[in-house]
Amino acid sequence: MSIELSKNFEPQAIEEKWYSHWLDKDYFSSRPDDRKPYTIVIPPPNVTGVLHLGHTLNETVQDVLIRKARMSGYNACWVPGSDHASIATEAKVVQMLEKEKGIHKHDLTREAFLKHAFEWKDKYGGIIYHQIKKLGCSVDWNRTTFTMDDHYYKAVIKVFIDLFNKGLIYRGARIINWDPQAQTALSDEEVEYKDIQGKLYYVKYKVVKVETANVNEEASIDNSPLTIGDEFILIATQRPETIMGDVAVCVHPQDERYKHLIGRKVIVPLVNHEVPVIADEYVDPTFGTGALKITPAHDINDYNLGLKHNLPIIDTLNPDGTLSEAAQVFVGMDRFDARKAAIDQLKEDGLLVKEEEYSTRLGFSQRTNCVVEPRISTQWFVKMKELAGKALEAVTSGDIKIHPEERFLATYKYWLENVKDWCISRQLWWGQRIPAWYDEEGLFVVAETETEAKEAFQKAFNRQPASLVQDADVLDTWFSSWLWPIEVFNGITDPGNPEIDYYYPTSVLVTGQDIIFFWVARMVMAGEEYMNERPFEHVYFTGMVRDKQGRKMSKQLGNSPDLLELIERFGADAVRFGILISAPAGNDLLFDDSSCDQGRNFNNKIWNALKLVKMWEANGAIAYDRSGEDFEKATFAATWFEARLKKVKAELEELYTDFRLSEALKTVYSLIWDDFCSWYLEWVKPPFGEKIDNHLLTCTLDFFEELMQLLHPFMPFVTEEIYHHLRSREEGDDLTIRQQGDLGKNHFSISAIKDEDALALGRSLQEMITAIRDTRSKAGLKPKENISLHIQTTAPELFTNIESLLAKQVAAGTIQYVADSVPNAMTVVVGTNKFYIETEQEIDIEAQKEKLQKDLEYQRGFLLSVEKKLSNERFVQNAKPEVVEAERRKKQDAEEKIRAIEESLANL
RNA sequence: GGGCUGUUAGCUCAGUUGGUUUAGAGCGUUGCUUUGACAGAGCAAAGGUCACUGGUUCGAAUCCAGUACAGCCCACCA
Repeated sequence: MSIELSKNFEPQAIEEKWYSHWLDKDYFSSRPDDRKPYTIVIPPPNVTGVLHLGHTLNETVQDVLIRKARMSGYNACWVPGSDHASIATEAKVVQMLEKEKGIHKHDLTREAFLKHAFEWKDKYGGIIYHQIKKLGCSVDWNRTTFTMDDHYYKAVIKVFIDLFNKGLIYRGARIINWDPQAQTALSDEEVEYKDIQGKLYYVKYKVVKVETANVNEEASIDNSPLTIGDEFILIATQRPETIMGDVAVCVHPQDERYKHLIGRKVIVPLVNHEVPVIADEYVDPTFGTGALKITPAHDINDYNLGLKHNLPIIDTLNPDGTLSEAAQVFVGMDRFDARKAAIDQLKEDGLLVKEEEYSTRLGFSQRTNCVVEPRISTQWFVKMKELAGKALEAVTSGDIKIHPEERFLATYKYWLENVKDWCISRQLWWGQRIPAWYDEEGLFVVAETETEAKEAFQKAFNRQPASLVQDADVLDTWFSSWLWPIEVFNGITDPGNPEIDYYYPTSVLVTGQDIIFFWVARMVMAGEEYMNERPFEHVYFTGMVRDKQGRKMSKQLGNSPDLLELIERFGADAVRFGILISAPAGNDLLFDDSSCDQGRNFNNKIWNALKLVKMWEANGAIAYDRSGEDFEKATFAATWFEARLKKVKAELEELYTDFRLSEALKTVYSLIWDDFCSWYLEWVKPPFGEKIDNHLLTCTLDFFEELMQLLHPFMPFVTEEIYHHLRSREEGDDLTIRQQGDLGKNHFSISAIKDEDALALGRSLQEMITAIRDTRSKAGLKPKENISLHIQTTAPELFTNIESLLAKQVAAGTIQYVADSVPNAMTVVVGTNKFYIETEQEIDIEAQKEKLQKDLEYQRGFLLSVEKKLSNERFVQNAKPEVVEAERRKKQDAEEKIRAIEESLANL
């Protein structure tokens, strides 16, 4: 299969080829069998979205885990899918309809709107799947699930009805977060608070004058004729446009400034209502003016105070954020315009005393980014307390392991311990419609179909309704997402089916920490409630992807790179590499193109290593004399690399177990680049014009294969491509499904050398080579220039195995062993071995001395620190014996080194 | 206000039960090499009192406390 290999690796040419090959072979499909399952469900991206770098990171991590599992004997199953994202998608569809077709949502019927929405979904929903493919993700496409699929829809409804019947879902009027732009209720989690520079307005509320004569006759106070006097209470407010909804003014009961006013009345500005002055310890007398206006309809705290003091509620806002009839003034005006108008009016009336800069935090809708309005509204809620208990238990008991644990356990716990009821109804059309049915009086039943509703109604109220109308609202998107790990296997609609039994609980959930409450905690609740079991064994939280300056990726800043463009530029493997290499678990990562560069260079490095090995092969390998001692020596490189490979593989297993993937990648990277390419290949490289030993070649190919296998989970395309170039393969022999352990057959190795010794010898060989190179470099000797190397050593047996490798450093020069120093040579001391380098060139004695002097100083300093330790009695007494022993060895070592350097210095 | 992280080389980050040397990597920088796998490269080098202060210990980048700075989450007092 000898073909021309391109100069550099060209990812674009092969990615498409391999992905379709893998699909053709059905490698990513999973069906229950007698292997152990390894299951991951993808966090379903929003159907209308595109993958940003956060997704890219998540998907890459999942693919690494699933590919590793697939290559380790597991039945790996990765379920892809997407989320209907009710509010986000509906907003986009509404916008599109207005922009492109001039259609307003409220001009359409529900059915017509949904038709447009599904069209939109079909048109744009495929984008994310395309991106997942381009990234090389090994998902089981047969299992693609959408949260509005028929069975999924049914599951959501089934769960709603079930929870309602269990008394865990209720309907009621509460103060909720209202999104005036989308005109829907939101859950607490969908509100994001941001610091805002606002203003505090100080407004006079005039006090109603009481007739002096009647002061002592309490009963008659209310009936007495009232006049407005000059006395007033000053009230600070951020929201003058809500003044019309004021129903009281509240002060602290012990506040001397206002004590005399409690029980009297004040006039609400702008509308001239008369409202009482009440007292409550809730008020902080030291804040603002110590007097608070009470607007129960538009503030959560005021609402609570209103309940306590039995105050009326005046809702002055329409659902769209304009002022309602109840406001009496500025009716129909937007809330922010009304604020300006109110300020102007207050000024005109002489009631605005001052304005103050004030920094505060305002709630914004996560989806539409408009300021959220607290509003009283009848909505559906899930009682969370009971569900939260089980979800808390699952994590605190260690049943579910969170990575990195320390950081997120506390957050998770705190939320569950303080969880409030979950508002699940949304005034939207795109989503699962709430299965509640109302008669003309507003009595309702919960049932899946109208027919069932009628029966239920008969049962509940003992009569037939004149008509039944289904609730117009849909459910929060997360009310469907929380069933994801169950219903992708039909676990709700078809409980106990073989698939859910086999795949559930899933192995690991990989997601962003930002949805720990929205999704993770709630999935645990649903899992415990409907499967009586945790939904996943492990949760792996990835960090946020930020730009180089640490800013969040956002469309507005334009700092969010387009994934397809990145892949186009660098190749999918390089992008995966780039995002993963800088992403330790749970830490935010600052993404920079340059890490993709590194990935691309890595591709290229491997590619060129392949070219080198294939060139040896093309030149024809021959059999060296296997019986000879020389051959044994020559194989030290292979012995060393095999030991190295073994060691690193063990390290990798540990890193995988701990979910330390970026470290695992770094480890493989360094194994390939440094150990394999920089050392091993250079060591076994035959001299120019000579042929390689065929056994050594086989061995090298085996190593290469194994390296590709280790790297494959991270960089699937380049590794699969190289795997097929290394050797010709049978149909169906692909790296993607090749099992670890298939490779790594017994290579030849020097029988007398143990792994540790081979590694140690390799390390000192590297040290020697580096020192010789350094000397050459400092002396300006070119690599081709011959040198004579004289080795003065106390352990000549060490060199028998590595002499041939050392010989590569002398070009066509010679190696000799000497008993004494060599005059007029450059001296290098490595450990206790001395190397004398003889050249044609004249040597710079001073530079030599300087270098040795520097070494000497270092060693002496080191010796000093070791001696200090050893002379400390308490160290010798308390430290572990092996530590003391190690120090003693270090001391001896340093002393020998010093002696060697001193001798060399003396000889100069 | 409550909670949680982080502060290590110019930049971005590793450093897993405290003890293989006086701390590593990538990028960047500086030399040299246009060498027959690779200039998207090789070889070599420079660069850090591990934020600060104290404590525990024979021994601290590592454990503890405090301080400073940075960031995140939660709560949401006009």
